[in-house]
Amino acid sequence: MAQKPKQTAQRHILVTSALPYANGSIHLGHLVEYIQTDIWVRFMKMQGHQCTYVCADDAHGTPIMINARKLGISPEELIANTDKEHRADFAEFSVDFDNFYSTHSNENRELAEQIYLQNRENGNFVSREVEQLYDEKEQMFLPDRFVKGECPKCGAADQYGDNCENCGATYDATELKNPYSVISGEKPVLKPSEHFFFRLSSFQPMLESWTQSGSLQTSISKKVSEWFKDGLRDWDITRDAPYFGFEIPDAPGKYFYVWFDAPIGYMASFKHLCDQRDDLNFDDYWKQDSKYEVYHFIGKDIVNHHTLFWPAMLEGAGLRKPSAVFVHGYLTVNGTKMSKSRGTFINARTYLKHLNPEYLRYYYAAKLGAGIDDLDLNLEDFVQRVNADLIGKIVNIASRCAGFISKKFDGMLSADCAEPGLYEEFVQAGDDIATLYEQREFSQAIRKIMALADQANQYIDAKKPWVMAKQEGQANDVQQVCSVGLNLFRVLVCYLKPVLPTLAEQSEAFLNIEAQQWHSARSPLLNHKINKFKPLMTRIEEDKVNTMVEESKESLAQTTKHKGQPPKAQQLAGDALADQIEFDDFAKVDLRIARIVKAEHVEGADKLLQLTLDIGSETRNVFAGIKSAYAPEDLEGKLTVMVANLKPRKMRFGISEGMVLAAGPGGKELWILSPDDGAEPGMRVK
RNA sequence: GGCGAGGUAGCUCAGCUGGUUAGAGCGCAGCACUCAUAAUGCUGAGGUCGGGAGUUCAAGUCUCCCCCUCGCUACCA
Repeated sequence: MAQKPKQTAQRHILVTSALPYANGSIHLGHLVEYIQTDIWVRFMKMQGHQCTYVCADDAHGTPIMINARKLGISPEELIANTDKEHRADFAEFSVDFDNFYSTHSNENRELAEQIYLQNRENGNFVSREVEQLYDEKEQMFLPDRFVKGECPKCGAADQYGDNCENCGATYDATELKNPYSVISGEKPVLKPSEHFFFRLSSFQPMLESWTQSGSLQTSISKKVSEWFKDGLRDWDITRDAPYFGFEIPDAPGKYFYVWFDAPIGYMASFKHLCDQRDDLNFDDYWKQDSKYEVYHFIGKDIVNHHTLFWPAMLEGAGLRKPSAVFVHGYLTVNGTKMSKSRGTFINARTYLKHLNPEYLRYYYAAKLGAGIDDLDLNLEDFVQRVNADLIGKIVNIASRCAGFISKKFDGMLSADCAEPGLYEEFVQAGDDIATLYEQREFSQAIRKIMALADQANQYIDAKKPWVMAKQEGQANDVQQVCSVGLNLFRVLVCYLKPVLPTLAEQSEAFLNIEAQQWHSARSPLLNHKINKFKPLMTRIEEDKVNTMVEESKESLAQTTKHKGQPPKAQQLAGDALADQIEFDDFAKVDLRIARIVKAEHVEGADKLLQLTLDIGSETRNVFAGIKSAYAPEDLEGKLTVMVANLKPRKMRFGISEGMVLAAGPGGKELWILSPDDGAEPGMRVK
């Protein structure tokens, strides 16, 4: 539980959020992390600590190079455009970086080289020749995601070079059958190349102790310890030209892999800031024995980079390791992952067109804890919660008191506090709330603040200033009560300031006070003149949420790849129409009418039925994943449509010689196709 | 199927190392109030804490089994 906050020495803290990839837009999923980090940083700053928040666009890598080429611009132009867009989005959400930079910067180049050379000197790299697929037309080596072919295990077509989406096998790109380049379509050739490998394995003992030393949340350190069991593998940090990144020293044509220089981008962004400020010294934060604190906020998808590679790289270069890595979960919307077709894949920009960013900051805060649980943005709950808490409770306190003070007392608060006890209670609660903020238990902090807001409303209700106002001789009491109300409001806004900086700022203007620090409200404002009250925040209109969702459905916005969120989880989402094809492409698919002559359960299989299909000339054995929707006896005798020329595939229970066509989301909702009466087994569907 | 996380009032969630009649907010119903952005206050309805078994004087809280949901991964050809 909350203890007394540790005081009072000023701490020196460097904080980062994961670097957004400079190849797409910021969306609501990204914002969980930036808002979480920003709240924490703002809180620390309010406590008077030297807390510095840096971030940067992650600007390197093949996808950016290729995308720029597609757009007919240079990678530099592409990342400059993205930089502008990202900065605007963050600014409007009040994500207040002390510095937002780019990994494509001189500082980052220098630091990357320095860390590389230091590690090399310490013998932490081995050179190995690797054979990789090479696109002769494009004259480039192909990263795994840029070569496709047939899976070496199951033969599925069009699989990427790292793993098969069909059978889940992982393999080397060179094992693909009939590979082709995604860029040129050409068949790649094998070509040897010298690569440098970071000897991660030699850091295992250090990492085992560091990851169990309290730097990680317990569930994360458990997860990480699983990786140690298999032993750590060395890490290839080399990419061959052409590549958008930094060339490796003494190795012409070799580039640092984007993930090598990305985390160094944290340091580079900080370095850039230090060079402009007298009060920040780079080495104080990064030297091996630094007593200053360094924290990384990340999503659970990039835990290995931040808890294995990164601390090892730092250690190997004679630098300090992070004080802690704070991992958060993913965002779901209305209970499931963000979906384009449902309109819940919402870009930051789309949100901003319709809604006040502070609503989202508040809602996230109200649901964020220190754990790695996913956070659900329930849109109905979002509207109710924000309206009830922020407008109905908090802002209402000011709204219902301000009128009396400005109309009857010329804006002057009373000369003494009528409820010192109540006020003191509010002040005291600040310690617990502070502890919760520091522990990143924002949801608990918010709950406590709202309980105080309830007390304030109850107090006003009990005193009924509107009744007293109508009675002779009670003017003084009205002023007293409303002054207490406004003073309580001031305390509440102070506690909410890390979450709602804009509301806080407007409230400070209304109350006619300086920007509040955490302890600013320790004593009440007395004999103080306030300004005229203007609505500080308005209710969420449900229509606007609906409009935003509709707009997100229509938007064919580029999917966003980000290093702080699950690329697949966030991208898949909608079931967009596939690319247009030629008739010839269609003609390749030989669809036939088939009669299901036999359907039976497969022993040991949970989802499969084994079907025997008659297509006139022959019968086929097909495994179909429709057990959840059909009983075998319902199928026997039925006519359906099958893909007859699909390459047979070996499955766990036998060879499947084709597939039946079905539609539906799955489970019980799965429907196989059937032809109208008259069709005969073997007829071609065209 | 495997791994991970969960299943507590209509909704979103608290419930620490097991201990009196299981909590909050929202929503809902009724009443009150009318200062306030239809805001606020009071009262109330509503839960066999996923199901079952066990350990214990005592279990939402521990153990085991089962069911369901979500994520990843698979037998989704």
